[in-house]
Amino acid sequence: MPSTRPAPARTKLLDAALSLIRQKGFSATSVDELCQAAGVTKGAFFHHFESKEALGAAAANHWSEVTGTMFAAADYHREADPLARVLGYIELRKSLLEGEPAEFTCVAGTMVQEQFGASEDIRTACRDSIFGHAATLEADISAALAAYGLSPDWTAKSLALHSQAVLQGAFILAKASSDREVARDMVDHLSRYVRSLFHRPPAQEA
Amino acid sequence: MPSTRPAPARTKLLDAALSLIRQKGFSATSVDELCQAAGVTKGAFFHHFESKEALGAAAANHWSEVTGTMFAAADYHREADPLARVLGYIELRKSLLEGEPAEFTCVAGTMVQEQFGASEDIRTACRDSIFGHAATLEADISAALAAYGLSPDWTAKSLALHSQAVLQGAFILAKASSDREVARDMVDHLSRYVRSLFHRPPAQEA
DNA sequence: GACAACATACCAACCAGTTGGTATGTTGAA
DNA sequence: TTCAACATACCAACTGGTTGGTATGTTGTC
Repeated sequence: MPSTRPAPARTKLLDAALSLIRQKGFSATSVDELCQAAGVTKGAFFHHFESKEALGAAAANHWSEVTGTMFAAADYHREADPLARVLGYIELRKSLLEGEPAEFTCVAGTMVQEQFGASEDIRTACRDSIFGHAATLEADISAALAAYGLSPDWTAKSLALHSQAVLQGAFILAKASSDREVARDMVDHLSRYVRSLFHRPPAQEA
Repeated sequence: MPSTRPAPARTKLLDAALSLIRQKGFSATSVDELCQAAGVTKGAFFHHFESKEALGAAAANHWSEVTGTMFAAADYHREADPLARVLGYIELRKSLLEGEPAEFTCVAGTMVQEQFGASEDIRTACRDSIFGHAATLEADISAALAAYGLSPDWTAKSLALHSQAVLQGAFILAKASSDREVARDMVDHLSRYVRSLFHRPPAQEA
């Protein structure tokens, strides 16, 4: 029974990267800071990652895994009605808007915003994170369209991406205003929009 | 008649800042790069700005002026119906999604995303840029609510901010995917949402 | 001749990345 | 079972170049 091995340097670096990138962005985070936060030396860093850029791409993939696991385990998947799953997802996203911006914002969105022109590897890793997550929502939207017998002039994919756009934009407004309530209002508008697309009466708001 | 004086160093630096911040973000843009792009020396830079941070805040204010002037002169203000002004604004924003991401994205949104935790001056300058722009839209939304006799459970301010969130999020998706068409789809959803809020039939799409 | 608007030359701190090395496995043939 | 050969994981010290910022000119204009 080996049990409780200490976390390897690579994992500690990736976890530290998620935290620091959300706090200060990718460019402003130095390799030395990363190593200090992870409790690891620079030698270990460049043993596991061939460059700072490679760490950035790996951190985006790590983010996809962490968030993918979290959302896959969420309760809203248990709803029988696919539209209820979509609306449950949106409510979950709203409930996650707690604490400081650096605690609820998206690593992929933050990183791609500044690195899209500098590193193709980081850009595609962030794209896969955001668009991959949207694809999980697209399935429920498609099912809801079928269940409600709708054939609208918009696609399930575009609505799934729209929800991600609203969330990413809400993060920016929250950062700019230092007020997460603004972000919650944006998610309420998203929920209202989705309900209107499915001709659902507006639910009373909390 | 003085006429055609050469642009002063301060203006050249601010214009260069808007361009470079959109391309590479604020942290990744060095003072030397800024000076080179502006055709100016470092002495001039620190003559006009006491620090790189001060230039960042000034660049956000410069951005507010440039975009404020542009939107104030736009045609959609001529519409008599306030809702037509709101929808005209949204169509204008869609039509501006041309060229590379670095040509249509928002300087304030890009900068606040990475600097919100590092510089209070930059954060508030970016907040004022985004929220100040939203306020110009809020006036038309309020007028539209009055004109249509609506008293909804959302505020004109929150809808104005929602539109900014959708746009900021659309910029991120465009950067991540290197595809501005994605951003256009997001703006179409925004237009559809606003029309639904005012019980307007969906316009046929281009 | 005073002062704002620049330019030139320079600096200490910091940056990503490299070096040469150790400690701890893992493998496979005798 | 043993041990040489090799691989992996990690470390402390260092390097060349870049960073934001400063100190000290020069120049044109009122």
